[in-house]
Amino acid sequence: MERPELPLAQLHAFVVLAEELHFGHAAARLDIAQPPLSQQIRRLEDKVGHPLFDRGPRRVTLTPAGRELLPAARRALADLTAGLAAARAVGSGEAGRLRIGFAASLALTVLPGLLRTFRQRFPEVHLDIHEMTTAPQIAALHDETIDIGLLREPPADETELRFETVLSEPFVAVLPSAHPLSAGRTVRLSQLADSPFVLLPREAGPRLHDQITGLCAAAGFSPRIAQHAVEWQTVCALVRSGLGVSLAPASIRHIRLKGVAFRRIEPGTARTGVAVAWREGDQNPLVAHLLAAVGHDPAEEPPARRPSGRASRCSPRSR
Amino acid sequence: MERPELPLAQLHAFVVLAEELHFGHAAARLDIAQPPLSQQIRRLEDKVGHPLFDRGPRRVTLTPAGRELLPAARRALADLTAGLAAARAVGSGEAGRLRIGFAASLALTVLPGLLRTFRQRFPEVHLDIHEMTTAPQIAALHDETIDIGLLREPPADETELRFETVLSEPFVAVLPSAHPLSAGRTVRLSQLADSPFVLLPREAGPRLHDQITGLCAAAGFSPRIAQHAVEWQTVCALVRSGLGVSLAPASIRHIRLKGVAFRRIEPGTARTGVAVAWREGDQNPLVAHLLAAVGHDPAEEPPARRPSGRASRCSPRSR
DNA sequence: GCGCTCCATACGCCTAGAGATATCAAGCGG
DNA sequence: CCGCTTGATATCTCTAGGCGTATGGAGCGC
Repeated sequence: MERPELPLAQLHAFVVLAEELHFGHAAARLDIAQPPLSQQIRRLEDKVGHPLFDRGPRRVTLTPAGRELLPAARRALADLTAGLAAARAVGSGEAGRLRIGFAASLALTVLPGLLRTFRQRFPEVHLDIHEMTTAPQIAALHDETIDIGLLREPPADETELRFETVLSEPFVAVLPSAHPLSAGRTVRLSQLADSPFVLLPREAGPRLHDQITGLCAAAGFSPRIAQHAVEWQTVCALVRSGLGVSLAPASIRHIRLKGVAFRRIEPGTARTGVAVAWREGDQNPLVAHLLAAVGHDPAEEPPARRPSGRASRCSPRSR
Repeated sequence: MERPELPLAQLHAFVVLAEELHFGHAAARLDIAQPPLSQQIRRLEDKVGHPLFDRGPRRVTLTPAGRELLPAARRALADLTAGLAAARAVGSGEAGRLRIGFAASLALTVLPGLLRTFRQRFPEVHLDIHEMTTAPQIAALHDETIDIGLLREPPADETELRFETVLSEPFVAVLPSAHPLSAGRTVRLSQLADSPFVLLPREAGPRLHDQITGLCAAAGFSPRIAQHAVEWQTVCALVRSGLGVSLAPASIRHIRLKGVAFRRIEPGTARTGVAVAWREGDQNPLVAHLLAAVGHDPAEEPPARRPSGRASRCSPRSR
């Protein structure tokens, strides 16, 4: 990439003069006096090495060399204005791309509303949404494959990630409709002690898995896991087919599946949380925007990175 | 067309740094010290209003805004370097477009050699050649439809055009093979006094036409014109079919047509000239190049236009 | 010939910005 | 904890270039 030593001011003057073909008018459009314009053009011609205009007695004309340079100058100016505008839009978070990972169970609850409000506020922003369970989201956040995670029960030992709970919900028992316990409105956990369980594998989301087994332990038993499935949809289907019962966050009630009943757990104190996750100190303004959209106040955030002086330079830099 | 206030030096620094992602290396490539590079980038970021790079502790990365600006900056620089090179090539006459008008009778004589040598010397130059008779060439030169004319016997009263004879040739009589005069090797003009003539119309080329009728007058007769035709090809065809005889420049011998004979004129003093024509003071260097190719020495030319000071600015301007 | 239009030239002023050197600060590895 | 690497800051210098006003000079119309 070479560097042509052509000040943009001169190119601008050149383009305007090429349109006006009249030094006086062009100077007026450029809001300068006429002699400076003559100088601009002359300097440009000196740099090019050849005249760009024929100064006829009564009219100014482009030379062939000028005609050759004109489209390039136009394109360059247009590219730069457009690029500058785009960069500013992206920099201010009015445009760009945000990659979001989300747990499948949220596709029917928090996700749609979030997308809707965000799109309304930032129509120029492209949202890439990827369904993934908790553990892959953590990994994807670390290697910057996604910028935002929507997940359940994040691990507590993450130092470079931050989490904010956006929703807390109770657990429900997932039973086949034919199951005797589905007759009542609620189920005591201990009543499931002898039933086989269908659960997500622990690797998909260790914290949630541990929470479920912990609940069972509190109720005095250790769940016998008959089958693993990586999606709640599948869990419900397996429950319906009689493979076992399950414990799940209440929002999976949105999975309407004939032959499956959801029953509140007794006691109802145990709750599971849905959190947004992001990289601590992520400079991408879209991350902040999305956090704001889910109700997180960015002011609670410490500056994290670059605390020395110019931590936040998005607004006009102070010296 | 707006003017983005982005000095090209900064954009260049930006592009190089975006490629190197390392201030030291980028500065080395730009052949400056590292601190000035930091300043360039900073100034650019100030103008954009947002950071373009994330200065990580061990690595430099483009921000989304920087990624947005980068292609625009690249394109602008590439456009300008290319446009500048093209403008210089055109300005110096190494490239561009030259529009040439030529008389049909020259397509077989001077034109091919001229095109060949010119193309060899200036392969980047595109030649537009248009067949036209003398009068249209004069008109086309005036309204700048063509830059160069190749014509016969230009009018003498042209002030804004200049001519240079490149070829002088005698006249020949054009006769049907069956004509009694085609038996001899030469023909005296007076022998054609009673024959009907086929000629080009006077409007196509007044001087040549007048020259021919003048020759006849000198031989003691006024030619009886039986038929006009706008091309020599057609003239020959009409002569062959017995409509009449004709007088033509010798180079139409190249038109090989059975049944037509060409005979030298007695006395052979009368000659007709082929000339190049161009606009006086035409700045297009290709015109000068072509004139040189046909043997015209540009030094014989007075500066013509812009005699005040900077008449020839193609070389570095003197102040 | 006179004045008008239009572009070029001549000066003078002033600022942005590009460059260098010297120094500081943060992160990382031994 | 020290030292290396890497980028930021501070300060100074210098000049290209941008602008203005004043003036010159060529062509054209009346």
